[in-house]
Amino acid sequence: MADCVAYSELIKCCISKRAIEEGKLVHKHLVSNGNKPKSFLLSMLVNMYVKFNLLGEAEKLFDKMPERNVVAWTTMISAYSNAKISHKALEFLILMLREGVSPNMYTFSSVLRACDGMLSLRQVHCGLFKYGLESDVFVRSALIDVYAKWGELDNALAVFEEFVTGDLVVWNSIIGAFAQNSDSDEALNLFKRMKRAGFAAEQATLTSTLRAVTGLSLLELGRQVHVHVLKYDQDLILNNALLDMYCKCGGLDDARLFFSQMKERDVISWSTMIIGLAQNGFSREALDLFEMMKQTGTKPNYITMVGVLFACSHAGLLEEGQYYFESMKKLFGVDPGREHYGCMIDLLGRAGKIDDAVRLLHEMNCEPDAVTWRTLLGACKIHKNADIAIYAAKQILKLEPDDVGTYILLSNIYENSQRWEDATSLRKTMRERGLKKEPGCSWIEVDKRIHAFIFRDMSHPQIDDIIRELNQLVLKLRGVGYVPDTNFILQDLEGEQKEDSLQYHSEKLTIVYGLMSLPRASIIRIKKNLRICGDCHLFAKLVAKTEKRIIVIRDQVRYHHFQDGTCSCGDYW
DNA sequence: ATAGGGTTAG
Repeated sequence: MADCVAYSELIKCCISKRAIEEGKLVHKHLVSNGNKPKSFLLSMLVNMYVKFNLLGEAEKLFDKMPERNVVAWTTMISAYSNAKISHKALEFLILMLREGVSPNMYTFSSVLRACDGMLSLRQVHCGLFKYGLESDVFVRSALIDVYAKWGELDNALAVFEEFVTGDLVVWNSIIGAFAQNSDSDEALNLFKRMKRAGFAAEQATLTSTLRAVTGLSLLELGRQVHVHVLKYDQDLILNNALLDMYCKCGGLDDARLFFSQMKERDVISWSTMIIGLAQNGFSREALDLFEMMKQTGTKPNYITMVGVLFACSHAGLLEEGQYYFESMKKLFGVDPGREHYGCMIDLLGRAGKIDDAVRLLHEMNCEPDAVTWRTLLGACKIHKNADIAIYAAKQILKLEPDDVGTYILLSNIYENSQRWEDATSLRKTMRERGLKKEPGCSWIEVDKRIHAFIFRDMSHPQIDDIIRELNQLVLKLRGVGYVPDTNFILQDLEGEQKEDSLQYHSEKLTIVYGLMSLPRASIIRIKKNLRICGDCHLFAKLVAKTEKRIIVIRDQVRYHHFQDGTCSCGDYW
């Protein structure tokens, strides 16, 4: 008996000290002793091999065990689940049931993570009622996570609401579920509910909350969360989320400052800052930061290289981009993927090398998706290449038959090339499918409230004042040479090219509202659901100059910083 | 003896 205790202490010691060779010795000693070792000691050895990442050794030992209890089975299932060998984890659950061993909450919380689809998830979910485990908090947080992983938020919420939870991790799971599935509103609602229920937010809560804040671009709310983050200033994941929040909410100065003061930075911190700079139009700074990152010895990963190439493509740095693209495999071991090809297609296309862009697209080692084709289409818009534009648009519609913007763009091209029949048939298809263009919508945060302006929607309480101000401003700008730019034939505008409707694009209303309601010194930060049009871009540049304001607009893809008559994108978007 | 939540792109 004393032997048993000694062995178990020895194994624990090996695990905690990560002493692999000593562990193997203990194993050898235990089985060569002549006596049959107790099964719980063998289970511990299986666990030891799992902890050492020696899955093969664990399997060998497990197979030889004369009797296997729930702990042994669960250890193996957990190991397969962590190693993402889902089918083995699920297979082992079935085998243990066949051997008459009852799974417990440990088993279920492991096997749930291995569910590779809704079918297996449903079956396992039903199975746990049989053992009365549906109220265990570990099982419930696993259920919420896995439903969220498959995008089944209704099911995740149903699990959450099934019992009143007194467990912080269950709260974190449900908040994270919505934050990760870009339902930021619901994530913030749950966060408020959690606070009302008397729970204190800690690292994981704040990280998910920041992600939700980022999704809604609520800079001021983000600053308030920052205050709570200070308590955990050594938490790198949380700091990275905060950094991303500042980058994505247009608080680039805050981001730069925060990044410079971070005591510890990993590849995600660097990537976040590089991408943040690139998205905000500061490509040179992004690339300089990339050089610094390499000097610190942090190895760039797939996502870092997306950011680097993204910076090149935003600034039109063709040679630099090509250099990074061609050398990243050799230098950092990163194989180019769809996103990297996308940046290169953008770079070549914008530089007017449309044929090279098409060639690269066909050379890709993975299938081009709608985003890839849309990148090519964007280049065609700039260089007015109607033939390739039609080709790209058709490819997009094959992959996304409901993409309204592409339909409208394609029909505009047909009309412009006087292919009336093609245009008419396309419009007909759209009508039949009931497709309508999503209206432009821009919003701004004033006094902790969101003020949204939707194209043709006049429901804002101060809309009359805003329109009066806008008309005056346009008159003033015309005085300094502003001519509304209606020449955007290759854009997916629908009957909005006319000057009068152009004047009431949602971002213009929002800019004016910002001028009216924010203090003179503050930056006007605006978000928009679609791409900014050429005329609004010009308008914003002139307003920034004449009104001496900084305007930051985040459109669907990137940021525009307008200051003193210019934009950080260099009119290149 | 076996189990849990959070960060960069798309």
